[in-house]
Amino acid sequence: MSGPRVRFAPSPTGYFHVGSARTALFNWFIARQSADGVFLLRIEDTDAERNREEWVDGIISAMHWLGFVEDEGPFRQSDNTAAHDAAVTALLEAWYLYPCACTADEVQARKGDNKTPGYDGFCRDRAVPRGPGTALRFRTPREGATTVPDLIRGDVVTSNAVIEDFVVARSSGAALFALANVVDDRNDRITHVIRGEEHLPNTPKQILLWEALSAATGNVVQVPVYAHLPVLVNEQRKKLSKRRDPVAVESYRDQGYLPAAITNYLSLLGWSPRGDEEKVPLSTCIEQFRLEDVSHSPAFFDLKKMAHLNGEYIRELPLEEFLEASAPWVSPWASNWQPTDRTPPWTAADFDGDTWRRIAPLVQERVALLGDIVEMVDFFFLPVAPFDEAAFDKTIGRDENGQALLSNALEVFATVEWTAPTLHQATVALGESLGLNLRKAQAPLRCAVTGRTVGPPLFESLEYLGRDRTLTRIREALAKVAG
RNA sequence: GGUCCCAUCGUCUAGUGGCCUAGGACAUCACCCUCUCAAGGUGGAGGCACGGGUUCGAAUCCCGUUGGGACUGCCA
Repeated sequence: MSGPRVRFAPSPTGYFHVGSARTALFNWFIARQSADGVFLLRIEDTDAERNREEWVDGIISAMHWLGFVEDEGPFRQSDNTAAHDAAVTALLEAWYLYPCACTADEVQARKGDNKTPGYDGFCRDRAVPRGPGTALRFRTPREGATTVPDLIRGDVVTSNAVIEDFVVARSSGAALFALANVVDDRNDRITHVIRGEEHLPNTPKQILLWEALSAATGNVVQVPVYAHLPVLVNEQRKKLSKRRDPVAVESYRDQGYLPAAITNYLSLLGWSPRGDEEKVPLSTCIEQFRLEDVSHSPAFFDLKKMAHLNGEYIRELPLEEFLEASAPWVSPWASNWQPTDRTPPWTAADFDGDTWRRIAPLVQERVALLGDIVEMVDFFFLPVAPFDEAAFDKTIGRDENGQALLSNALEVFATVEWTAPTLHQATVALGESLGLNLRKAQAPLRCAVTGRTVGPPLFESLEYLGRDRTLTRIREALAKVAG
């Protein structure tokens, strides 16, 4: 007995959707659980109008970036049209299909008082000749029922009477998804079809097609077992949509999510590892994952939780890896990959790798996304600190103590030993002379030097910024008050 | 409307008839730590949709109600 053969079959109509990523992940789990499991990638690109070549590369590279690598493929569904055509012919000859000349409007009009849902089978017995304008419909059995063996939901039984005579081939002769997908799954010897819940309603049709193909061609292939994953929803509890919701894996990469955090988070949607720990390595998921344990109800895609997890993964990175991982955001010119929609506000000339390396450990424990680093360290590399006017007003502009503290700091800092601890002590003393605690005393200093009210620890920041630049910025802040 | 799927804290989930006074995580609140912000620590609030059964015993099984979702294309 050979291992499971699963496939991930995206349609290249856009960026790599997080819902697709989750489907790929669960498929990949099943493949990796067995030494001889196979994870196959098939690009379902038969709808030329909606597919774009650039999306294919994007989806594959995003998938690889997440860590899923296909064992077979990537195959193109469009390369299998000969097999699809042969299936259409076999099915037509075996009387499973019939030509239908109804237009979309006519089908719509006939829906009125029919008993079966959808198309009423008007052309089923009219012996319409096959020709231009005739689609091919499946002669759905009127009796009996079709059972979908679903590992997640159990057997799902649908009465054949409620399955319409669906279109299998366009009037152009080309097979539609329902058929093409089945033909390919048969040829690829797929054992487990793991896909989104939105496919559940058309699965009975596909099983009917599968069995018809076995009968018509004499090539009897075992129907796969199915697993329909609950959909991912937004805050309105609607299926995540490309149009409304931020779903592109590529955009999460741009923001600075780590692949491990994304896959770990995705594994938690509809499933959970044993025990109380949710932050688990993929190897643990592979060990423990069972389709039978997947939840039945839609899951909300919670960005806050994913960001939190990402922060945990960032914090546990060894410094060297953190430095390497953050390069696309802090020094993209020296990186082999860079986010598409953001570049640092500083230039390569103004960037100082040594300073970054020194402050990095303090930044590492403060960010949830790698993209957040930029705002936290920009004052080091920008010629002029990026002033937050409200903060300036509050801590310096309208605060005489703040101004006094800066004036005094100008003198003291001119000669004090330039290390974080001594700067710390000096600031405590500066504050005391004005009756300010350190919390109050650091505020104007921080604002003058970093332009912000929040940031990495101040005294280390001053040390790494250097005496000259610190004094200059204090002078500039004071000048700003005056004028 | 029709077909199908689903229902445990705000959210993701653990729970498969007694271990449940329902556990964890995110979010939230308080306190501690603290130069800001985070991180971390401690603690708190917060849930089995409702109604009937079955059973000695139900979050767990059955039925109904209500609520939500998916699908309903000559897209995939």
